[in-house]
Amino acid sequence: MVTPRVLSRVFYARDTVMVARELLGKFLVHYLPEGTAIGRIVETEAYLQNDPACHAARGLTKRNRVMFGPPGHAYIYFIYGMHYCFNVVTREEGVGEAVLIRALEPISLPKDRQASNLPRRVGFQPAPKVNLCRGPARLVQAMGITKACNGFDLTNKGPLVIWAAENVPSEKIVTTNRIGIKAGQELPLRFYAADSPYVSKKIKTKFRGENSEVR
DNA sequence: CTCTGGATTGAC
DNA sequence: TCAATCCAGAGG
Repeated sequence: MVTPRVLSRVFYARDTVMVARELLGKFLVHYLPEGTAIGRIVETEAYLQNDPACHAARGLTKRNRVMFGPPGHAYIYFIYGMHYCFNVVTREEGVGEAVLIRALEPISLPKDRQASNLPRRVGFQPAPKVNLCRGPARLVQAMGITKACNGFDLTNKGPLVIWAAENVPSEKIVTTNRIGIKAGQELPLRFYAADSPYVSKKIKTKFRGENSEVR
């Protein structure tokens, strides 16, 4: 078996939409004490600095400061009083842009179940594989990612890295508007692998000619 | 200091 | 359709 190549800084230091599209098919890897968690990225969203839905749209704050830092770092934020979401920082230092990872195809999860560290998950039976990493907050739990990972360098030796892999070909990428936001809802900044059953939701898109898909 | 709403999820 | 659950950010 060949040693996988970790995506380097130059991969992330580019146009955020391009990074969001090219992250599809790559492998998110987390080295945990109990084993290695691996998931194949199948759904992403781009957040741009001049985009009202972006945390960085109104300038540098304590929460979003890693978005303005060097590319290839993890930006993790707390939302809805109970969930965390995982992003990768893009563009050069000083520009606040990132890609939200919205779904993974589970490849290897040491804890092959939904994490039970949140009250609502306690006592839950193991979830079907298709649901384990379907959704940004679910994948964070299944991969063992926590707020302590905020700011981690993904281009280093770990514990959190992304392995290079072949791009999902352009004709197999569906483009839609982003999920769960209000401002900026009209922008075509969500991307997913058309063939994957592990995508959070397949929605009607307004964006014809972008491999729009229904349901 | 107070207030509002959110890049979600799971239950009803 | 809606509650859970809490903090970031904006405004006074």
